[in-house]
Formats: sequence, C-alpha cells, structure tokens
Amino acid sequence: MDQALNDTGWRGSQEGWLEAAYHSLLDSGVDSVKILPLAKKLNLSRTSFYWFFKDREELLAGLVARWRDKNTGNIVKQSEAYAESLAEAMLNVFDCWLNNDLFDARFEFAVRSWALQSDEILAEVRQADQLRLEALKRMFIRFGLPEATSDVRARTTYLVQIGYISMQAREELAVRMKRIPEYIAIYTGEVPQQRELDRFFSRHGYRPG
Amino acid sequence: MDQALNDTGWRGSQEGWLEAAYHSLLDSGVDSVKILPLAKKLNLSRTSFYWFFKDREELLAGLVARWRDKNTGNIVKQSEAYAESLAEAMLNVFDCWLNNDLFDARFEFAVRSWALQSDEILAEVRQADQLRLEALKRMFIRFGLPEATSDVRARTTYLVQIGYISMQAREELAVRMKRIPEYIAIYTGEVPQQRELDRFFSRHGYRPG
DNA sequence: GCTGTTTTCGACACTGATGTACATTTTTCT
DNA sequence: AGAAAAATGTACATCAGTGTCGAAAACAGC
Repeated sequence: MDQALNDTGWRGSQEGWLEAAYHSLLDSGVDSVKILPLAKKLNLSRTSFYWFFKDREELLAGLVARWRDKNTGNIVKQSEAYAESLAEAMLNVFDCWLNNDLFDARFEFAVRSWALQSDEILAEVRQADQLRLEALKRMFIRFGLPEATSDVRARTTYLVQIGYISMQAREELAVRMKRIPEYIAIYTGEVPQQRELDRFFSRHGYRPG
Repeated sequence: MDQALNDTGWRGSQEGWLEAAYHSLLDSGVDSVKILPLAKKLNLSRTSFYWFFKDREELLAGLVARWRDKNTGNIVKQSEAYAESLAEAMLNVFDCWLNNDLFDARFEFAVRSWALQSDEILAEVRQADQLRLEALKRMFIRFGLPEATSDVRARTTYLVQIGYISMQAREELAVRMKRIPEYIAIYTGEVPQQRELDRFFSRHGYRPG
C-alpha cells in the first residue's frame, strides 16, 4: 500500500497523506490521526508532511471536505430519482445503504464521533442531517403523504440508517436483503411489487433463494 | 462543583474522579479523559489520582461499568412492563427515550464512539445491542406479531433511537411529543388511544395544547 | 552534466501526558 | 495525645507527539 498514489516519481503526495489519514480516522477515530504514526505507515519522514500541509489542522480540514463531498449529496440525489411508486422511490434511497460508492457508512460514523469533540464538526454534521431529512421528506410529500406523516417517516427512514451505522454491525448481504421488504412496508405503508424488488436485488448483485 | 461528592472530609474520592471522567467523556470523548486535565478541573494534584486508581485503564473500566449498569437493563425492563395494547407497550419503551434516569443518551453516544477505537468496548456495545433488540422483539411477539415482522419492527424502534442519539439533536420537548403518535403508528401499526397518550404525556410533565 | 526547483530527512526545542518514589499533611482510631 | 491510615503534594524520569530550520537528495529542463 506504499506508492501507487502518485504519478510523479516522489514517494509522498498530498493525496497519499490524506488517504492514510482517512484510513486512520475510519478505524480509530480523529485522535488517532497523528502525523508521526502516519509517517511510519507511509515509510516517510514525519517532517516531510509539512511540505504538503501547513499543519495537522489542514489535514483534518481535508478529511472533512472529503466527507462532505462524498456523503452529502447522494442521498438527496437518490431521493429525487424517478420512481413509479413510493416503494420504488424508497428502494432508490436504499441504494445508498448498500452501495459504498454512494454512501460511506464508516466514514459517516467516524465523522459523527468526531463531532463529539468539535463544535465546528458538529455544525457540519447538523447541516448535513438537515439537508438529507428535507430531501427525504419531499419524497414522501411528492407521493401524496400529509406533511406531518412525511416528516416522521423521513426521520424514521434516515434515523434507522444512522442508527444502523452507529451499531457498527457487519451483517451478511443476504440477511440485510431479507429484511428489505419489511422495512419498505414499515416506512412507506405499502408493499413493494415483486418486480421492483427484483430490480433492486439485481442491481446489488443479490440473487434471492 | 468541587466537593459535595464525598462524605469523608477528603477532597478527592474514587467517585469524584469518576464523575469528572464521566463529564469529560460526555462532552469530549474518551481521548479527553486524561488525568492531568481532570486534576486541574478538580483542583487536585494529578498524582493523588493514583491513590484511588491503579492507572488510567482502571478509570476507564469504571466508566464502562457505569454505562453498563445504567443503560443496559432499563430498555429490557420497560419492554417487559405491563400493557393492555401494543401501542401502550411501546409508550412504556418510549419512557426510556424521554427520561434520563432510564437511559442516558449522551453517555450512550460517547461509549459508541469509544467503540470505534477499542475492540473491547465494541464487544460490550454489541452485546448490549443484542440484549436490547431481543427484548424488543419479544415484546412484539407477545402481542401476536409474526417473527420476521417483530424482528424488523424491533430493529426499527431501536435503530431510530440510536440514530437520534447519534444525530445529537437537541429538540424541545413539545416538538418531540408532537411526533410521538406518528412514531407509535409506524412502529406498531396501531394508533394509540387518547387516554394512553395522556397517561404518557402526564408522566413526562408535558401538557399538550 | 549543470542548475534550480521539489521533496526528503535529521536535529532541535517544546509541550502535555504518564507513572513512580518519597515526604508531608490530615483524619481516624484507641 | 500518639499511632496508624488515608489522602495529598513535590520532584523526577520517560514517552509521544508537534512544529521549525537548514542541509541534503532527487528530479526536470536545457
């Protein structure tokens, strides 16, 4: 995992340090994102870090930017995607929970934990929550649900997922897939069509059986 | 906030240090639970800490024990409480989410974040989750719901709450109370009786209007 | 192959944390 | 009051991290 992150002949790069910081954040939290340990992992001198970043602060800011760019936006996008029924629309949102390219759950949790010790990060997280919840609420309203109901259902949908992330459960795809129809039924009040489910399963490479 | 935590004439005590550690954990995470800062807050010499605890490890172990004793158990208890309907049973569980004596949400979040950097804590958290989920599932089954449905509904109920905690939202009691009937409807599939709601509101000191 | 720019590294100074040894003070017990 | 216990404080050794400086190495273009 050493090089391969830089096109120049150099060993280090801004991206390299950021990538290492990202992994450290994900498996041990912000406080583990320290320059000395990262240097060891990268087999670089600690001080060469300061060529790419002003200081540790700047590295952390880079991580937040990365999170904002990746996670915030796809939920909104998926909740606005075309769908013929509310159940299908919900399945579009569920794509996020199953596709790491759309939503990085571990990153999400790490950032939320970080918010515990930084008001700046807390503000970021709150803003993200608000945007996402509003998008989901609009989805329910689009399918004719009353405002109060839409609000609570948007919350349920979103909070279950945040809760799931927070549980840090690592479950088999099959186990999770089996629960999908039940979830859809609870959140939307309608049972998904078999063909809608099949489409969903297939795009996540799952074959029920 | 100095003394008042010890009946002896001593200034420090095991409880005092633990209490300070608890507050530090809650507002800034485990990594902020350090002996020197705690000593400053308590206006004590750093080293006198070592009279009460072997080392930092032991202090942290004390925190985990406190969490386990407080949070795990009340959910189980509330989910087993007497109720005439599923909706009423769910309201009993909701007591936890509104009464800090039954469930300490901030403590919960702090411990979950801690789990990110410690496998030991992660194991504790997972065990707690399992116990709580099983208890909730039994509640649904007790009221005649099928197994698969009970499982998913237990998860929904629990995960929404964990998600809510993880959002670190600070909302007015009134705002939260207004959503209660909707939540009950989603989770249980039945609308709560007015008298059930009134009983619930009143025991949480809320007067709708 | 020389030159200048980009990148890396070793040495230094500093800070905040941990834990130990030992002396000292305060309380309790008899 | 005197001895033992409980609690505190001062001084020391150590470690892991941060950030700066200046020397050296690696590379690019001519």
